[in-house]
Amino acid sequence: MLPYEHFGYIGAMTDSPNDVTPDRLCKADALPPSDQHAQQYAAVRNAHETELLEDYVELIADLLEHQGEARSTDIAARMGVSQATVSKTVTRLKSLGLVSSKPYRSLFLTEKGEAMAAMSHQRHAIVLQFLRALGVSDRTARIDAEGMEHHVSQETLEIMQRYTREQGRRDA
Amino acid sequence: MLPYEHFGYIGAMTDSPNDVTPDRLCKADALPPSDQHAQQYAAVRNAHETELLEDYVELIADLLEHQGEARSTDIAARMGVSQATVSKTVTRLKSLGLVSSKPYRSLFLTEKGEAMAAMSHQRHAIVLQFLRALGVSDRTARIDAEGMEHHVSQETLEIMQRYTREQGRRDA
DNA sequence: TCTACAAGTTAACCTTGGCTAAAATACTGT
DNA sequence: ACAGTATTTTAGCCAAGGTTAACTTGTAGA
Ligand SMILES: [Mn+2]
Ligand SMILES: [Mn+2]
Ligand SMILES: [Mn+2]
Ligand SMILES: [Mn+2]
Repeated sequence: MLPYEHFGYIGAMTDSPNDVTPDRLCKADALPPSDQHAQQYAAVRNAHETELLEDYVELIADLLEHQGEARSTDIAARMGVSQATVSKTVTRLKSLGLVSSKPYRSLFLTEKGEAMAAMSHQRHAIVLQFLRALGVSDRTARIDAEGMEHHVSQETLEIMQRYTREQGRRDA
Repeated sequence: MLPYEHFGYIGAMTDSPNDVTPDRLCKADALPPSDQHAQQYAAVRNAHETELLEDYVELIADLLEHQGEARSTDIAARMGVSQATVSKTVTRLKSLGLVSSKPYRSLFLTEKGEAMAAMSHQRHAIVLQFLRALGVSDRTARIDAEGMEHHVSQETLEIMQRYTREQGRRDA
């Protein structure tokens, strides 16, 4: 419960409460139309349904690449979660046709699982590199990217990618 | 199930698979140390615990400000969720000391609830304005901000704020 | 070989956040 | 005043994601 507290609530952001307003229309910023507002929340709920699956297949792909196999002990350690939890989630991944394995053996990705892992990995990389290009420290960028990646649309991803590229050129 | 699919998986990002690598060290990008990796995921799980609460208090504050009262019908409509769901979540908000209300009456925020709403609102605004400053369309920026906001650390928030400010100055 | 220990699974439990259907309460117009 | 409608709550259901504890399976060393 200690290291996660850099998303500090209390005492954070109390120094500059007004310069949040670079344009004039922020005060009493009207609510969006009800149905559009509902779609925003629906998109978030939607992302939540797949986000854990994405992290799992991404991690499994990484383990397969870097250690040759993906054992559930390693997943449990890296996820910071019990082995029982991993076992149950893997059952779900299998039932969704993303992962295959024989009991008590290493995990593998199906075609579908590899496709999802590739997508997730790419998206994760784009977000992480963008944050670093912005000037965020590596440690923080990794933490933020792990959560943000699931909520970044295609449109935003492309813009992030362009920014990172141009920022790289500026450095060179 | 239609409008949320701009986080498209299939067919998305297949055009430029290689330019994700502005620096050379991306191929076989080593895994972080196990404990640090676990902390990343823990931070995300942590954010998930409060994110709905934050959205609720933020919405309640907005409704109080813009319509004078916060009825659970309105919350249900704006969240795109049933009234029963709102009722149950509100019970939880009350038990956490964030919201107060008498049965069958409008909702109000406690001191604690207002503090959380103010924080959440400010953070939400920073993320939204940052995305717009980056060049993301309003519609997409609103959707992405709704999810991203809960996963942006203090450090990143400050950098976003600076970027937005400077971007505004460049426009003027 | 067989015994210990590591790795994986299963069972039983919990909380959160959804849902529908039914019941209770409040409000409004005649 | 009260009938009818709108709002809110409650009850009962479900899936996801977490836990611990107990059991099973695999593997490596003496
Ligand atoms: Mn990821
Ligand atoms: Mn992630
Ligand atoms: Mn918000
Ligand atoms: Mn939100």
